Amino acid sequence: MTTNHNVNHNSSASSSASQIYCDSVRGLNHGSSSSAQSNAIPGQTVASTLFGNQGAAYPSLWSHHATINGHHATSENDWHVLRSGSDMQKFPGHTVDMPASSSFTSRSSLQPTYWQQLTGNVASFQAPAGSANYGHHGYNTSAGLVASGSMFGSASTGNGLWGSDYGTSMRRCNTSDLRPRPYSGDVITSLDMDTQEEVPSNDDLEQFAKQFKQRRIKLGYTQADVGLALGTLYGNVFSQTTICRFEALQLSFKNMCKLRPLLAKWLEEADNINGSPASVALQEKLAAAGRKRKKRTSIEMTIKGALENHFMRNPKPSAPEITALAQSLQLEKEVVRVWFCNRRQKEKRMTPPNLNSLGDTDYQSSRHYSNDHQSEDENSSFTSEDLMKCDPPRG
DNA sequence: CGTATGCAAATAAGG
DNA sequence: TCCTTATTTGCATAC
Repeated sequence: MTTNHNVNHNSSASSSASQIYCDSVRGLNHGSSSSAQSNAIPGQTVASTLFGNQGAAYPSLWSHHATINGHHATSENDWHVLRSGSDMQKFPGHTVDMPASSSFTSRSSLQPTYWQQLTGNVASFQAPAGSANYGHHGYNTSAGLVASGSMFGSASTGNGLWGSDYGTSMRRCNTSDLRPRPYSGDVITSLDMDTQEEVPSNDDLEQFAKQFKQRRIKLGYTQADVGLALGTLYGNVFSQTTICRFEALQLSFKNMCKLRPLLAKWLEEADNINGSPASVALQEKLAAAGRKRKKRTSIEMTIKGALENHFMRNPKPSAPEITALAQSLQLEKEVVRVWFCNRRQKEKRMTPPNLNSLGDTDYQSSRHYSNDHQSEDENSSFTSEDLMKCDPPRG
């Protein structure tokens, strides 16, 4: 079998235990997957590369909308592009003059402080509609356990627990009040959050993250430990990746704000637990809560191919169609549905980045499938020139 | 082994 | 109930 999808076909939450979310069966579909698109970019226009990924608008989180050479930079890749020099290589003709030093280090580059400076060349920020409102949905980033139900409460899809995890404990750290970093014209209209005063600042977050990491290491915990521990404390498990990103400030501002209190509390918890294994009982109890986010399904390459084929024929299959497809592929219907949704999103982002043209995007008009690597010649529609130019976030 | 990342599932919020 | 858009996470795997 090749398989490894993690198939968590659990139907719902009823029985939680059996699901074996195959955690990583790795070794199976390795290689191929990633390589397909990662390297590439040769042929594709920069734009496609830029928007080839799913699109998330990190900058918006920071109350900014960046535009790269006329394109709205939205996907994570966009940011990657703007990040380190290595990534820059993806854009042959472009060079980002970012300070070798700090500059754009991955997601941390999302810090408004940095983007602020991109305004000139690379990106042009524009205070988003409700600037104060990080993201359009506006979460409650303030302290506290964060909006109950909203973030983790599996709303639509699965409403049950997707598994359970355990964790460990940790110590504490201190926090400072944080608040978002206003920009020049940033109008903090109405932070839907408690209050602006509670909004941490970038510096505060940075400070906290730094201390957190230091503490964590000192206590001998790994990022994975922390992630699991959060599960025991809140029933929301986080991956090593997330913790890693938190520490590295590679999450969106809003996200950082959301996680901060959890991590802070965890540290506190660990404090009293620290050393006394007794509290383990308590942890297990908490762990019972189980995870709320469905485990990520790993779709096999072959299956992906099948999905792609269907997508080419019909990018928007009907429910029954999805059901059938799901069954034939041995996947949950929901997984298939989501796959198409995500695929459509991707398609949109991949739309010809031709700057000159308008931004119409119906994938209907453009060619559907586009295997990642397509052309090689790359006529990047982007003009490198003014493409990006960043200044060091300032030391 | 613990961490850092690329690509992309899963979710949230409004239609 | 499902779609779209914007984001949050996290497999898998490279350091």
